[in-house]
Amino acid sequence: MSKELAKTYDPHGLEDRIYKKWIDKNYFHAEVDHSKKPFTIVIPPPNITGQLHMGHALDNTMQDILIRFKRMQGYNALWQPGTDHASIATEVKIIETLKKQGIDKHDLGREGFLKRAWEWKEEYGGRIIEQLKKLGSSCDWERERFTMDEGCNKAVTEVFVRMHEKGWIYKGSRIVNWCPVCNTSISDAEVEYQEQAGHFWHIKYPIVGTDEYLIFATTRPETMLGDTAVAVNPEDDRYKHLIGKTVMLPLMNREIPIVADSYVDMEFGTGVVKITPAHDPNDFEVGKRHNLPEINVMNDDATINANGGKFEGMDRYEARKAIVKELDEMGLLVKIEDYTHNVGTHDRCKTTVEPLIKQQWFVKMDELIKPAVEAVKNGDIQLIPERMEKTYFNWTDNIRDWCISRQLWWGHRIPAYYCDKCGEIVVGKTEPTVCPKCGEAHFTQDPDTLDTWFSSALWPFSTLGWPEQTEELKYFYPTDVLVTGYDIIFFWVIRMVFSGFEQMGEKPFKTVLFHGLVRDDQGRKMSKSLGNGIDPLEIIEKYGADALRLTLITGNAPGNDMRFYMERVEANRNFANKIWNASRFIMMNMEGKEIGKVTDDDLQPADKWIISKLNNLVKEVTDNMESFELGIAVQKIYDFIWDEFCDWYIEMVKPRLYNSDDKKSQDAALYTLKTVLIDALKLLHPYMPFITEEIFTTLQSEEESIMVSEWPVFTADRAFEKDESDIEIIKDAVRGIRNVRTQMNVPPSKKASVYVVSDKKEILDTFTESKLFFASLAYASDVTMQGDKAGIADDAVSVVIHNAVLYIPFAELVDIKQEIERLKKEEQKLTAELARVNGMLNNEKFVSKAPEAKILEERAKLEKYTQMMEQVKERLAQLS
RNA sequence: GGGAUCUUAGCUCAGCUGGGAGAGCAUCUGCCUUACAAGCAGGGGGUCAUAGGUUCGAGCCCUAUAGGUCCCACCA
Repeated sequence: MSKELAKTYDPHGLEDRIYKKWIDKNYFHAEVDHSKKPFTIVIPPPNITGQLHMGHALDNTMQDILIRFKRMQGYNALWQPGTDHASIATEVKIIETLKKQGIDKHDLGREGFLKRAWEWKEEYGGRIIEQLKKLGSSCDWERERFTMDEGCNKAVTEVFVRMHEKGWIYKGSRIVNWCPVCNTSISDAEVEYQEQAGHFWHIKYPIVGTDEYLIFATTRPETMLGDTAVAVNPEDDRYKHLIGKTVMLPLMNREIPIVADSYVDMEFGTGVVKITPAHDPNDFEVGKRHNLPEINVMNDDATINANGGKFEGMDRYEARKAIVKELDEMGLLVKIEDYTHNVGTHDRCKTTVEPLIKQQWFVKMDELIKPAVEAVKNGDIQLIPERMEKTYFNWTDNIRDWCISRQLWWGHRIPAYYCDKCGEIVVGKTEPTVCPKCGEAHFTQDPDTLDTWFSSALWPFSTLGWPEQTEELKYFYPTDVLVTGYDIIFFWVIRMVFSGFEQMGEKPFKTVLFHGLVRDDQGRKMSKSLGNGIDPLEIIEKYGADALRLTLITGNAPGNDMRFYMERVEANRNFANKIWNASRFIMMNMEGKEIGKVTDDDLQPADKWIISKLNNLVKEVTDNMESFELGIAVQKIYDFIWDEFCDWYIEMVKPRLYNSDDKKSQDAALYTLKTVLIDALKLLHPYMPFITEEIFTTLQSEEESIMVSEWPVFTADRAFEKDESDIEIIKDAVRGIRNVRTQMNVPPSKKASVYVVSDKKEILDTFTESKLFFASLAYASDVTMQGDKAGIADDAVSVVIHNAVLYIPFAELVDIKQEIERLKKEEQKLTAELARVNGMLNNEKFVSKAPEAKILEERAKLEKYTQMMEQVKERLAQLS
C-alpha cells in the first residue's frame, strides 16, 4: 500500500489536488476518433457576469454525471464548455459600474465602451469557469468557447445573411416592447408580467355634434394623448348608431372617429375602448385594420414628446397625474376605481415596458418552427420529463415573429449597411464597396446588436466549428443530451432546435433533460434581492463538492423543483465519511497481506451473496442511468454501500478476518471486500468523483485513475441465487434475535447460546456454513444446530423464522408472560398475512387472471406463513 | 381565460411500465462492540387530499371536487 488514508474524511485540499491531476493527465479532452462512439454534451454557457449559483451547480452536476458515466462506458465523451456574452445582462452591469465612477456610457462612446466591456470579460469571464472546476466538472477546457469569439461571430453573421437572403429575417416597423431604462427593445419572451395594484380611470369623451358622451375606462390615461379613435363592438346595440361619428379628444382638441371592431368585448366595462395605436399592441392591430394614424407621444425614455402638446417633457407617470387632474377639472373624469392588473415589465430591470412603434429586425417564425415541432412530435427529440412537450408546443403553437435587434452596444453587430446617399439597405458578411442602387461608396452599419439568444441558438454547432465543415462537427454533431432548466425552454431550447434544423439540416440534440429550480429551505426562489441564496462554493469549502453534488441529485425527480437543506448536505457528507471509513477498514486488513488466487469455489456464501447483490446493482444502476433516472440510480448505490456492504457484509467478515487461521477463507474475504468496493466506487464515481478517485487509487496504486476505468458490467456467472436466499435466511434470524434481545433489554455485551432447530437439513447446513458470523451478529456465545428441541430449556426465548425456530436460553429467568405476549403479537401478524394471501388465492378471478409468476409468489408466501404459524402456535401451547 | 403540476410519516421528498407503503432529517430506547458517535442496533409514527370509476388487484390509470405552486395569454 502506497499511502494511508486519513482517519476522517476531509475533502479539503484533496479535491483540488485530484482535479489538477485530471487536468494534467488530459482526461477531459476528446479528439475525433472514429474507432469510438461519440457522446456529446454542450454546456449551457453561463453568463460572463455570472457567479456560480445553485442552479448552475445542479445543471453542471447532472452533465458531469452523464459525461463521466459515458466516458467510463467507453464512449468518446465530449463536454463542450464555454461562456455567453449575455448582451443586456452584461451591458447593464457595466453601466452600473461606470455610474459608480461617475461615467455615462455615452461619454465613452461605442468604441470606448466596448473596450471596457472586453476588459470586463477578461476579468470576470474566467471566474465562473474556475468555479465550475471546483464542482468537479470534466469539461474539455481546451475547447472552451465564447459566444463572441471569432468563430461564433462568423457563425452569427453567416446565419443572419443566409436567413436574410431567404427572406426570413426582415426589417419592419412594428410595435415592440421597449424598456425605457435599458433603452432598448426586448423580445416577447423577455417581458415578465407582474400583478400590480393600479386604477381604472373612467373618462368621457364628448361626441361631436351632440351633447352626449362616450364613457370608457383606462388604466393608462396618459396614452390618450396619442388616441386616434374610439372603438365599439359592431354588434353592440348601445353604440351602433354612433359608428362613423366622431368624438372630440380632450386636451388635444383632435377630432377622432368612432370605429367598430370585434376586438372590443361588449361585456367588459362600458364596451368602449380608446384606441392608441402607437402605445398598445392590440390598439396597434385595430389601427392597422382601420387605417388609423399612429401618433407616438413618447420619447425613448418614456417622457412625453412634442406630440403630447403641453405635457411635453413630463415623465409618463407625471403626465398621467397632470392629465387626470385636468380631465377632472373639465368634468370629464367620471370616477376612479381600484384595479389590479398585470403589467408587463422587463425581466432584467423590472421597469414597466412601454409598447412603442420602432424600426426593428425580426425573424419570421412560421416556416422556421415547423421542423422543430415535427421533431418533438415524432420523437426525434425526446424531452424529459415528457410533460415539457406541452410547454414546448404551447409556445410553438402561438409563435410570433422574433424581434432580434437590440439598441445595445455589447453584442453581435447587425450585418446590415445603409447607403449614406440613398439609404439602401445592404446585408452582407462584409461592408459593401458600392451601393447596388446608386453607386455610392460610403455606408453606415446598423448601430444595433442582436438579441443574445440569437448566438446561443447556434451554440451546439457554432462551438464545433460551423460554418466550417470541421471534423468535429461531422463527428460530434448532433449532440446527445442537453441539460437545462425548464425556465429557458422558450428562450433557448426551441431556438436551438429550429436553428439546428435550419442551418445543419439536423436536430441539435437527441434528448433534453430538464431540471427544476433549486429553492431555499422555505421553498422560495433563491434571489439576490431576498438574500436567501446559498453559495455553492461555501458548501464545497465546508462539506466538499461530492457532498454538494449528491445533495443536488438525490431525492428529486426530473423537472421538479427542489428545496435545499443544509441537513441533507450534512447527511451526504456523512455518507462520504462512511465510504471513507469502510475503505480504511479494508485497507487496514489488507495491510501487509498478499491475497492469493481466489476462485468461485473458495468463496463463502456471504461473499457470493454480496457479489451477487452487486451484480444486480450494476444492472439496475446502468439501466436507470441510461434512462436518465440519476436520482434513483444513486439512491440504490447509497443503499447498497451503506446498508448491504457496510452494515451487513463487513460485519459478516470481521470474525473471519480477526480470528481465522484459514488463509483461504481470509483471502476470499479480502478479495470480495476489495472487488466489491472497487465496483461500487466505480458506480458512484460519476456522482462523487473526488472521494471515489482518492480511494480507488489508494487501494490500487497501480491504477492511474477511476475516471478512465471501465464501467462494471452485469455478468450471469456472478449471479448466485442460492447464496442470496441463504444469506437472507441468516439475516432474518439475526434480525429476529436482535429484536427479542432489545425487547428484553439484553445488552450486546451479554452473550447467550443459540439453538437452531429445524427438521430441514438444508436449513441446518445453511446455518452451519455461516455459523462463524451468525454467532457474532446474533451475539451468540455458541450456536448449536439440531433437528428437534430436545435438551433446550422450556423457558428459552424463541424466534420463529421460515422453516426454523431459534432458541435462546438466557441464564436469568425469562418472563413467561412477556414471552407469550410477544408470540401472540407474532401470531396476530401472521394471521393478517395469511388472511391477505388466502384472500387472493381463494379468489377465482385472481387465480384465472393474474400472471403465473404472481400466483406462484403468493403460493410460496402461503406455505411460508402457514409453516411459521404452526411453529408459533406450537410454541404458545408449550408455554401456557 | 387556457394549460401544467403537486397534495404520501412531525418536516422535506422518492416511489421507474398497477402486484404486500420508502429515504433523509426529527423523535424514542439501548450501545464509545479494535472502519466510522459524521457511528451501531432496535422501536414508534402514514384509511398515500376527498368522492366516484376501471381492474382479480390502484399511491400509481380515468372522472369530478377542494387546496397549493408554476407557465402561457393579457379585457382596454
